[in-house]
Amino acid sequence: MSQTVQLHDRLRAAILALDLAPGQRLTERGLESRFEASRTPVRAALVRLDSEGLVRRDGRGWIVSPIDTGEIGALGELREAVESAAIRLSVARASDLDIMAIIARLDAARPAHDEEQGVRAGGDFHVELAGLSGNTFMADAVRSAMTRLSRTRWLEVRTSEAREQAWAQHHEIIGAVAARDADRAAVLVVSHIRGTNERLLAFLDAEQRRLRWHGVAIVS
Amino acid sequence: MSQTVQLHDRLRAAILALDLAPGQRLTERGLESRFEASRTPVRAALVRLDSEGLVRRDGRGWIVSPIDTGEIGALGELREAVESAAIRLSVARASDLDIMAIIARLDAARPAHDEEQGVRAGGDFHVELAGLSGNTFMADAVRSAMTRLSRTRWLEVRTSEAREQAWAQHHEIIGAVAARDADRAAVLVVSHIRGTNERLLAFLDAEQRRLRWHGVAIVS
DNA sequence: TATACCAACTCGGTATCCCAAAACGAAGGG
DNA sequence: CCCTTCGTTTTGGGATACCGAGTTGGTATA
Repeated sequence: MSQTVQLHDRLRAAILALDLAPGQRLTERGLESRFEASRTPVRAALVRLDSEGLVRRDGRGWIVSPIDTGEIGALGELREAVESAAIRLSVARASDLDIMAIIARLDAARPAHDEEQGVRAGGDFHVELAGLSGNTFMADAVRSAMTRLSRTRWLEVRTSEAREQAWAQHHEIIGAVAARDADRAAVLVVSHIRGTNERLLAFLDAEQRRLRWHGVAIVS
Repeated sequence: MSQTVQLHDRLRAAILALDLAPGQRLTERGLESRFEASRTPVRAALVRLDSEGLVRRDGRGWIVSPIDTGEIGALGELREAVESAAIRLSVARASDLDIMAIIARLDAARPAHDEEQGVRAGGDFHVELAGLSGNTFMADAVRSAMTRLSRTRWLEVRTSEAREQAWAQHHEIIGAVAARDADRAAVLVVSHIRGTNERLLAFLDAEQRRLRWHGVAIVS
């Protein structure tokens, strides 16, 4: 695997794991030495991460994208629009086999032991669900939104009850798809997204001070 | 302006104007000499264009993204979902002033003399309309979709009647927003998008042979 | 004539060098 | 003590040299 791709993945992982704090300044030469690669792949990785919204330009330099509550709200609105449309297409188009496969994966990930698994499982579920529509742009839009959200989404799945609830709602949603009930599936997915996002923003508001204390930049 | 940005714009323009044919192979060194820049900015521009979908990797090399009818259909579906949701938000949130500004721009661009202006005006209108929602992700999604579509959209606005009709429908849509009629606005925008896309795909099907003759790669 | 082999070339990936501009910091003046 | 100023350092942008993999075209041999 090329250094550029490797570096992109490692940087991405470091950002999503909050090893690189939101708002933190990045220098190409600093990353060069931290990841032991030369500037060329570092720069390529930064450009890619920029297009993913995980990193952004700050004047001449680079920063890890701050966590932006306005952005989280906007992403929720986008997800409602895209995912509800995608699920209607899925109900009309997806094969029983593909639906079963998602249910199987959901059951296999049943436990959702910790926060990280919860975040991963949730993200994967929504992307796969959108993928059922057969529309890659919708799936990509959802994947992109989940990526941008994943730095904060662990807040929402901290308790095992929250993870249980998310899992149950996911099951309900895919169940409605399996039953070919488009209206119900769309209503469920919208209310799931809205509820999740509202709780997320509430948690973020509550934890704001503590997170800022740890050097996490949060803007509105 | 930096060479990277300049090169990105020039390459993008060349691709959208079909100066670089869809499917054509690109080499970094070829672009380097064609645009009289060194490989560093060429590479950066290619990476950005890759994330915009105008260029893609082909094995180890690069090609101009082929025109993909399946992609066009999928983009239409995404636009229906995003733009109808955005317009509902716009009806609820946009100020009269901002709405007036769009109407003014629409009137200023009234003539839409030629195909290129028609494509530009249409794209701008839809992006600005989505921007009224205040949700930048929705506006970005629409912008990205319009970019990917713009290489073929001239097919749809070749006749002055088609440009007139598009202009009239745009006026009707923004009128419904101004009247704060969300349902009507959503219905109008969806039927506008669907009609436009269907005509576009029909034209593309009809012109397929001629375009292929000119070296344009069209896949399904 | 057909095929196997090899040399030259092309290409993207990487490392590194230079440059101008911006950021930083120390010293000096108010 | 604060603010300005000027020189040093750092930084991103760009150019280029080198590498190894892959392709091509030609040649020599069977």
